[in-house]
Amino acid sequence: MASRKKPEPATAGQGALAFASHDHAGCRGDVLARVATLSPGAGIRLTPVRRRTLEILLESHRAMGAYEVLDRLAAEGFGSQPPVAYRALDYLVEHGLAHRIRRLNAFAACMNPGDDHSPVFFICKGCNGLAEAPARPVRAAVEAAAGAIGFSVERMTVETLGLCPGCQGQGA
Amino acid sequence: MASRKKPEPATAGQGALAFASHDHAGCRGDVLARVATLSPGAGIRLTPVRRRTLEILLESHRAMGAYEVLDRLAAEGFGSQPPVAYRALDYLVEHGLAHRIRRLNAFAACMNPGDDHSPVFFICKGCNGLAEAPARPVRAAVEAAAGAIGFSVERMTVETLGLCPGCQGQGA
DNA sequence: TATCATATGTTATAGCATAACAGGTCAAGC
DNA sequence: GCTTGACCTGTTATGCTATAACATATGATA
Ligand SMILES: [Zn+2]
Ligand SMILES: [Zn+2]
Ligand SMILES: [Zn+2]
Ligand SMILES: [Zn+2]
Repeated sequence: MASRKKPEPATAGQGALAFASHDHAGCRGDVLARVATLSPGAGIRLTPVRRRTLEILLESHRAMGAYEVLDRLAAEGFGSQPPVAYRALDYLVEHGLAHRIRRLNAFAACMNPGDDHSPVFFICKGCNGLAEAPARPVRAAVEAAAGAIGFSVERMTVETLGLCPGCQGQGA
Repeated sequence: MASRKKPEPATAGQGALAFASHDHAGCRGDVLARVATLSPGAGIRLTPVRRRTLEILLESHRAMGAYEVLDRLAAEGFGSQPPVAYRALDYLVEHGLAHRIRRLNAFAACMNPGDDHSPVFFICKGCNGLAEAPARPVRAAVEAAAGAIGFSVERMTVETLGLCPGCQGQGA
C-alpha cells in the first residue's frame, strides 16, 4: 500500500524518490519550505537571483552546468555574464542549499538542506538523473582510513556513476 | 643508504608514506617496477610519452594539472599541444596507472597499480600533498546506500580535503 | 604490398571559472 | 539629511581545462 500520509517530508533527501516518478512539485515545495524555515535563522539571505537560481536547480533531479543556469537567468532578466551564475551558485553551495557535482562540473540543489551534510551522490549515466543520500556510514569509513595515516578530514566528496533502477536492464 | 630490505613494497599505496618524509626514489621505483610486471600481461603499452608522463606524475605525491604535465613533456621534445598530455593521461587513467583528482582538475600516479581500485584520496590543503588509500570499507558503505535505492554503482570517486599530519597544528 | 590498427602530432574551438572594476541599495551612525 | 560601510549585482576581460577534427607515421597482418 502507498502511505496515505507523509510522516517524513525528507524522503526525497534519502534519494529514494529521485529516480522514481513522483510528485516532484511537492518534492520541490518541501525543499523550498524547509529552506524558508532556515533562511532567517542561519544567516541565509535569499535575494531574487539566488532564490531563482535555487528554483531552477530544483526543477529536476539533475545537475546543471553554471552556463545552463546562466542562460535561464539571463532569459529572465538577470545578468547575462558568468559571474552572475557563479556567485549565486557559490552562495548556495556555501550555505548548504546546493552541491557541486565535480564529476559533472555542475551543480544541484540540496535535497536535504540543514541536515546531514556531505552526502553521497548517485549519477545515472543512462538518464543523467542525480540522487543524494546521507553518507554517515561512508563518512565513518573514510574517517577510519584517514585516522590510520593521521589525516584530518575537513570536506569529503563522494560521487558514484552508474545506473538507476529505471535505466538498468535496458541496454544503454 | 637505501633500505636493506622491503618486505612490503606496497606500503606507499596505503598512503602512510605520502605525507611523511621518506625514500621517495624507492617509492617511485617500486611503482615503476610493479608497472613493469603488469605491462605486458594486462595489455598495457607504455610508449615513450606515456612512460614519461607516468614518471613525471611519480616525481612527487602531488596531483598535477594536464597543462603542467604538458609543459614538462614539451620541454623534453614531445608534442606541445594539449591533446598530447590529455591522451597520455587518459590512457594511464583508463589502464589504472593514474587517477584523476576531480576536486583539483588534476592527475596523480596510482601508487598501487593492479590492486584495489577506486581508492580514497586525501588532499592536504596545507602542502598540496596527496595520499591514496584502499577504500574497500568505504566502497561497501556506498554500495549499501546504493542498494537501498536500487542504484547500481559502476565507478566511485572519494576525495577528501583536509590537513596532513605535518600540516596540522601549524596555523595554515 | 596493401591494409588496418594504433600512436603522435597539429590547428582550432568548446566549455568551465575567476579577476578586476563600476554602480546600486540599504542600514547605522553622525 | 548626509556619510559611511557592508553587501549585492552587473559588466568586461581573461585564464584555465578539455576535446573535436584532421594529418602523418609506424608497425603488425594478410
Ligand atoms: Zn522530486
Ligand atoms: Zn537513470
Ligand atoms: Zn614517495
Ligand atoms: Zn600537508
